[in-house]
Amino acid sequence: MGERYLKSVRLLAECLQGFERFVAEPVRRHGLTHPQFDIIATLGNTPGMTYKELGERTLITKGTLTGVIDRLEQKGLVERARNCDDKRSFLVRLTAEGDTLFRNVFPAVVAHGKQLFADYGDGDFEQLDHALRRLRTRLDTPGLVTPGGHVPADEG
Amino acid sequence: MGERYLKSVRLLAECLQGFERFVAEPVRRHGLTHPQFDIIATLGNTPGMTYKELGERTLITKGTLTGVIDRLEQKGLVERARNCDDKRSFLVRLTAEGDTLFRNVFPAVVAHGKQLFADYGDGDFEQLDHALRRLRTRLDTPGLVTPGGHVPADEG
DNA sequence: TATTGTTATACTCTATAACTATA
DNA sequence: TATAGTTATAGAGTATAACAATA
Repeated sequence: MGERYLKSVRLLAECLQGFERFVAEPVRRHGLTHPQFDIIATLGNTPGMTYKELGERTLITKGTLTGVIDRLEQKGLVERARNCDDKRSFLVRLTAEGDTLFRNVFPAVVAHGKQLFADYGDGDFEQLDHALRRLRTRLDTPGLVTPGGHVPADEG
Repeated sequence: MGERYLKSVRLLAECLQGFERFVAEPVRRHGLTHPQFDIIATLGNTPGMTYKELGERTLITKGTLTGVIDRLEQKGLVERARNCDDKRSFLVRLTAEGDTLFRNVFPAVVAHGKQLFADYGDGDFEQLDHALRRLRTRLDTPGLVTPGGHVPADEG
């Protein structure tokens, strides 16, 4: 404790948590959960993508992804299409209805969220992004020591 | 789309998501889920607090909280104590075992996370906090317009 | 052999609402 | 009447491992 960074992480958590709560309203209004919206938003304006790609972008593991996609498929918002290149995989893409939803919900969510940054100028965004980008870079860097005292690569 | 702030929010999400994944390792190693750790961390170094207080700090609703506390109680990490002032409520507090866990896990998690900010100087933290604080302030500000076009206070 | 996606399992979280006991 | 916490319900996400089809 007493570590300087904890304050920043707490702020970070409060901001994202607050933002997600703030944004959850229009999402839930359309009957979507957060992961479901994540999928819709990720598929929006694309020709579709494989489970693998979707999983990597949304950080949802494949076993879970099947369930989430199933529910979206039941709602008629996405569809699976055979991937000619690799018969093991599917392309998941928005249906016409899914695309309509995307075009309705996404701008609403964006507009809703935009208000929060009403008083941010270019400089403020730059400042924020700069600090965050460093952290993200650090997060992508392998070789950090785990609490056990060994590097992740050593582990089972 | 094309909104400037989306880039920042994406960064924000990636950072927190990445941080939580990074930190999840030591937490899970001790058999705790994220909400459970949240409770332990919140109760640490306190004489205990009520459900209401706990719920407000962790943003877990009371119905859910009962379940989370139940599981922690089954593990012998927290205990309920009658609140003399108000017989409707309990004080939830760490047991000796819970306190030991807190003292073991929390510093480990903190130390683990600290590495991410190894190259952040005072100025970097200030910059980050400054930008985040503005966003948080904005999130706490009522009266923002919802996608439906009316202010939240108008709703059911 | 490795990879893509599915299935099964078991648990946890979540929101919600009806309920109790106190206040 | 209002509040603190419980219980019941129903759904959704999660990790994990074993599995089929394909590469």
